[in-house]
This record gives sequence, structure tokens and C-alpha cells, in this order.
Amino acid sequence: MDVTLSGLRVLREIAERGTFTAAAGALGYTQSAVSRQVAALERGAGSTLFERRPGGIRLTPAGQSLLRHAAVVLDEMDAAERELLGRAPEAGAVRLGMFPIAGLIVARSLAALRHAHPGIEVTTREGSTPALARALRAGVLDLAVLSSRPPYHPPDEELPALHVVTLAEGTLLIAVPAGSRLAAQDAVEAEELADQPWIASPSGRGEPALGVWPGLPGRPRIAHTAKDWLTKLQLVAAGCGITTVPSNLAAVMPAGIRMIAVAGLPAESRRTLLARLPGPHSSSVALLARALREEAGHLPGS
Amino acid sequence: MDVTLSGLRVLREIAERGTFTAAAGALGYTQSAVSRQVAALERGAGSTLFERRPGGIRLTPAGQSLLRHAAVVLDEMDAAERELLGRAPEAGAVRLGMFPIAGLIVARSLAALRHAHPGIEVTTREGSTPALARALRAGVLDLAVLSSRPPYHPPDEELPALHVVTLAEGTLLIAVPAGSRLAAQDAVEAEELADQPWIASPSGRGEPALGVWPGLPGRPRIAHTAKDWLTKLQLVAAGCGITTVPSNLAAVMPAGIRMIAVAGLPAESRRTLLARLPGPHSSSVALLARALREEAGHLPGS
DNA sequence: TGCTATGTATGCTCAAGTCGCATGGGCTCA
DNA sequence: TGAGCCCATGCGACTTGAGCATACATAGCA
Repeated sequence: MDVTLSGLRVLREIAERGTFTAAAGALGYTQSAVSRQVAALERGAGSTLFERRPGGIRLTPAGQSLLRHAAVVLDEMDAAERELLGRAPEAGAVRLGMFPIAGLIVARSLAALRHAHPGIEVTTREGSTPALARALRAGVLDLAVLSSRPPYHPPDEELPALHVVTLAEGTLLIAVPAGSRLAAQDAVEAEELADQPWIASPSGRGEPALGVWPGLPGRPRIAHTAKDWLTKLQLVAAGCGITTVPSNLAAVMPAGIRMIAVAGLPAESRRTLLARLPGPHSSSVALLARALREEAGHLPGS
Repeated sequence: MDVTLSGLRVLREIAERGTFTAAAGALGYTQSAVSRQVAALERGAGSTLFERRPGGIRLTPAGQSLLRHAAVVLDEMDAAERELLGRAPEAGAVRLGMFPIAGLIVARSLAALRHAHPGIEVTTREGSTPALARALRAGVLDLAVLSSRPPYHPPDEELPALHVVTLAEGTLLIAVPAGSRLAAQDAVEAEELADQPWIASPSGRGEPALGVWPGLPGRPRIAHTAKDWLTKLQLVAAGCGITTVPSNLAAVMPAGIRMIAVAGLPAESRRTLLARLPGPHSSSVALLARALREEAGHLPGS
């Protein structure tokens, strides 16, 4: 077997990003270089590592197998680098991923954890649920806080299944400007939403637009799209439109915004999940997981 | 840090062999290639990894640090290769080194271990005591059976010190042809040995010749040199000369040979040691170590 | 004090690897 | 059917890495 460290880095990055092209961007390569690295890697490993499918790749069993070892190898190389540079071994560091709006529960949990166990280092990263699931499988994350909607499928369809616990359950609400007509009510009828300007998140291929109430009749009028939640809420406060928010976010809602429920349509449930790879995990990971579960229990609406 | 897998392999091989040149031979490279690999490795690591000293090299602290990680990385790569080739993960395999004449105790221990724990795979390798000590430090061996002579210094001077236990204690004897004049006695006076033809092992730089009784007056007459013990003993049986043997070897002495003691000089003690790196070790390693200790207790003369 | 043996470093050359650029083919979705 | 996304590949420039030959440094020995 003739495999290079660059090849393993490319493998891990592809597993995390889901496409050659995205991995190339993340690594500062061109797509062509990644394609060649993959070819060399598969030649060296003697088997096909990726299933090329439109819209991205999947790891073959051989690819998953090599990925597990690659994660160990690259982690060890990182540890070697830290040690040679004289830094602390950072043995207790836990890598946590979260979907963009999970910052509240994560921030509170980290504060509690730092108070109870000051020695544990936690680094965090944002990402979408599929990206976080891939990062878990690539060994780049130890834990991930994900969002899930009915019918609550597992975060991905790979095997072995991720180990998942529910941190919190909540519903979807609507954020409206505090002074608007809608804000005067506790709940708004679905019909009233039909011609409202919506503030949506840029959606991926074929997925329903996030930020727009699902199941509305007709085509929603999307006035603005923004990825950042603070931006979206500022737009709402400025009266530029309305958007959906998880009920868990009530505690951090800025001034000028009111959250109201929707009547006339079935309630939209949302779960906040904590996921990790099955198998053994370090005590630091367990402590952070417990802190997240405990903090979630204190949140309103759970 | 920019380090290649080849560089790590070279590092491990040098740590095991003790010189660039020997590592080059073992890896199928030229010495020049190894020298360049080392230069690249040190440039990539950003620090000097080897102390060049005449007669060989020593690892600097940075080199030792990188070696530890390299051992993990390369073992993981080996595991990946085995897994990709469909072989069993070989999780319980223990790598045992031994000095050339330890075969007796090792063979019996392996038989006992196989009987009690059939699942444990053990691979063995021969080597001199310094070579085995280096191999332990390079992470290439899990355990090593070494020989030690007074004043029983540790096997090497590196830090951290190897973990060492004494398996057996014995003395040095003389192997003589069964029909010879010397064989008639139970012990031979040192003066009688002075002009005997000796069968020695090829000795390294500056070290005393093995196989010749130490401390004899004058210059010994070395009639033959041989590395292999069976060869040496055949030479003795054929009357070509005499040689020293550890008392532990009595049980496997071939016909035509008699072992006698030396009078008139202080007894030459020899210890058989079991060494491993300090720190945690797998249960398979512990089981093999226990089997070796138990078998050593059954040997005569211990 | 030279001479030799052992071991490492380096200039030179060539082959192989690696990258970016540009392009082509395959697939999905609108 | 066309646009968009994704991967594969031919081409050229550059870098890397290996062997060969040789120079340099040190220890042991006559």
C-alpha cells in the first residue's frame, strides 16, 4: 500500500465536505488536483474508495475503513506538531459542532462546564446538519448539536448509525416586528401569512426554503435571503419581513421583535439533537455531553 | 509542519538501527537518500532530530518526541493496510525480540501461552541487546528478552528508562568436546584455558570477543568465529575448539558436548532480562510477559 | 603522526510526481 | 433542451526524490 499523508488529508476533507470540489476549496487546491490525489489514493489502496454519484460522493466500505485509520493518523500528526512546537498536548480538547442557531444552549453549557471542570478545552464549529454528520464520521468532530424535524430521520443514512440523544424539543414560531399588526395577536391565522414578505435562508438544491413557514398554500414571497441569524432578525425588526424561529430562541430575541404562534396549521415541531459516533469516547466528551443535556433541561419550552 | 510518511519510516528505521547507513540498507535506499530524507524531516519538523556522533546517532528530545508519534502513525498505517487487504486486524499480535540464544525459554513460553491463550499471536525477531533496545524505543517491538552481564547496567542510557525484570540468572560455563581431556573434570583451572583454541562470535567495534572466557591472561587464540550457535556447538563437538555458553543452555545441549565450570577465576554471572517501554501495554503483552516469567522459573539453574 | 574504517553531507543528473489551467463528459433539475 | 454542478483528463511547468560519486569528520591503530 502506497498512500501519502496528503492523500489521507484529502480523503478526510472529502468525507467531511461531501464533494471533491468543496474539499479542493477547503484545502486550497484546485478540483483537478483533488481528483488526481483521489486517483493516486485509490491506486495506492488498491480499491475504490468513493462512490461517485451526482451531487456528491459517498464512501465505499473500503473508504470508510481507510477513513477511520486516516482520522487516527492525522490526529496523531497534529499531536506531534503541537508537541514539537512546545504547546500543551491539549489532551482534553473536545471538538464540538453545532448548527448555526444552537449558540445559546452551547454557550450556556460551555460556561457551566468551564465552571465545573476548568481543565476541559472545547473548540466549536458551525455547520449544517449534513455537514456536521459528515464531520463526525470524518473524525473531525467529537460531538455535534443538530436540528431535526419530523419525521425525525437519523442525521444520515450511513452505517454504523450515529448515536443520537434529544437535547430539547420545541416548536416553530414566527418572528414579527414588535409594532406590526401581526404582533398584536398571540397567534396568527395561516391565511394571514400567505402574502407576507418572508426572510429566508439560502436553501440548498431542492430543499424547502428555511425561514418560510412550511406547508403554506401558494408560492411564498421571499423578500430577502440571509444566512446570519442576527441579520435576519434585524431585517425583521426593521419591518422588512417575517421569518420562522425555533421557540428555543426566545431567551435571546433582540428588542423590536415579537414571537407568535401560527394557528390553523399543525404545529411544527423541531428537535435539538446531540450526536456522536458510536463506540468509546473520552471522559471529556462525556462531560461536555452531560453539560449540554443538563443545560437543555433548564431551557424554557423543553 | 511538513513531514511525509517516508520521512517517518526513515526516522523509525534510523532509531532502530542506530545509523543512517544501516537504516538505508534496511529500507533499500542509499545512504545519500536517507541523509536527504533526514534533512527534509528536520526542516519539516523545524528542529534537529538527531545528534550525529561518530559511530552512530542519538535522538534528540525532539527526535524522541516525534518518534513516539511516528510509531503510532506507522502502526495505524499498517493496520489500515491489513484491513484493506481483508486480513484480520491481528489485534492481539505481540512483537517479541530476543537475543540469539534465548530461543529455548522463548519457545517453551510460546508453547505454554498458545496452550493457555490460543488467540494471542506472537511474532519474534532476533537481535543484539542494543539493537533490541533501540527496536523497543522505536515502537517496533513490544517486548524483548535481553542478556546482561555485571555490573548489570540498564540496556541503554536513553530516557525514559526501559522497564526491566530479571527472568533468569545463570553463570557462564565452557562447552568442551565430550571426549576431550577437559571433559573429564567437573571444573577446569583458568590456566588450562590459556592456550586453548576458542570459537568466538564476531564482535563489534571495541567490544570484547563473545565466546572467549573474559579476563584470561594473554591474548586468546581464536580458531574460529561463528555467529550461529548451532554452528558453534557443532564446531565444539568436532573438537575444533571450545567456547563459552550460558548455563541456561544445558537443557538443549546437543550430544558430544559437555559443559564444565571454570575454577580459579570469579564466576561469570549472566542475567536474562525482559524489557519493555514504560507506560501502558496491552493485555496480550502482559500475558506473554507472564508466560515468560513463569517459564523462566521452571528452568534449571534459576 | 599518518592510515584506515566508519559514517554523514552534498553537487550533479535524471525520472517521477504534483499542481494549475483548460476542456470534456455525465447527471439532475427547471 | 439548456444551465449548472460535478468529476476526469491531456498538457505544460515546476518540484521532489533517488542514485552516483565524492568530500568531509572522527575514532582507532600502527
